[in-house]
Amino acid sequence: MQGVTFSISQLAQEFDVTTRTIRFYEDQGLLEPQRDGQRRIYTRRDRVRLMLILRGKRIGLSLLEIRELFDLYDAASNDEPQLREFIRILSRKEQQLQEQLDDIRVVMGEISQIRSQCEKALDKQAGSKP
Amino acid sequence: MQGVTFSISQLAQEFDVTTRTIRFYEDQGLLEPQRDGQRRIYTRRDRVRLMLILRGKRIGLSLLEIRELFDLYDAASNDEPQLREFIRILSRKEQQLQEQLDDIRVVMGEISQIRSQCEKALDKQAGSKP
DNA sequence: CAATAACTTGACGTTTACGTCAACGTCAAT
DNA sequence: ATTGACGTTGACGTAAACGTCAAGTTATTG
Repeated sequence: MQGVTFSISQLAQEFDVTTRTIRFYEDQGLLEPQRDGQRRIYTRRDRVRLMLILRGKRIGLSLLEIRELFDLYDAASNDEPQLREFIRILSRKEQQLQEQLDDIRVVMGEISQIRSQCEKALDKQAGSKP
Repeated sequence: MQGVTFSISQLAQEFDVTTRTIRFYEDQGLLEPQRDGQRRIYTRRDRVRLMLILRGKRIGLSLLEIRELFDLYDAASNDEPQLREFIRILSRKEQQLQEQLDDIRVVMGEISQIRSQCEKALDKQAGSKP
């Protein structure tokens, strides 16, 4: 029993990125798929990693930051200072995310205000030529 | 009565960006301060714009997107298709922000899980050598 | 008046995150 | 045996968002 695997283009399709992108992530040390000869073979673990990479990007992490988190998470399982460092980084990031979330709320509030103003303006115009 | 104005370095200090950055925003059509001879003079309106630019950036807008929003907002006051376009863009961005917000919540949840695992691991280690 | 500080434009450099060829390997199907 | 789909490694290109000089201007202050 060898488990489910994926080709590079399968993953590319599924996550709507190019194969170039996936190889690039490998260059950056974010993925390390096995090989069958030359060809890359991706396990479910690799697939999860890719998901994490993309989610990390969506919340504004750089590839380098993502890599650092991966490295720490991989290496931290046994070493106390590493674990402490990991927790520190996570806390910091959590705080940043909270600030980002606040920003987003503010902007979304402003957007809805502006939009309702726009819509009022359109209503006036529509009413003026019946 | 001429109103409060600011120099480029005042704004740079206040918002913790370089003067280069502020001039760059002007190159990109995001700011257009008046001049006293050569020197740029910023009004409160310019200051507000800069605030909006920086907030836009924090939520992941590109300078180009920010510029488009400014342009639309400036030009849209009287023209119906422009207003509709403006509303469309705002709706789209609102949706993106909502997705980003969801992502952030997911990641923050994961972070707190991982962190509590780390802390448990540390407790064990601490307990093992009294 | 000379020095200093603050400002200007312009040009080139840098980093991140890929895109875009080019040239070649491999395997299945015709 | 060739075609076509899929994969591979380089190498170079690019867009965004500034940083970093360089070289000159203007204002003010001792």
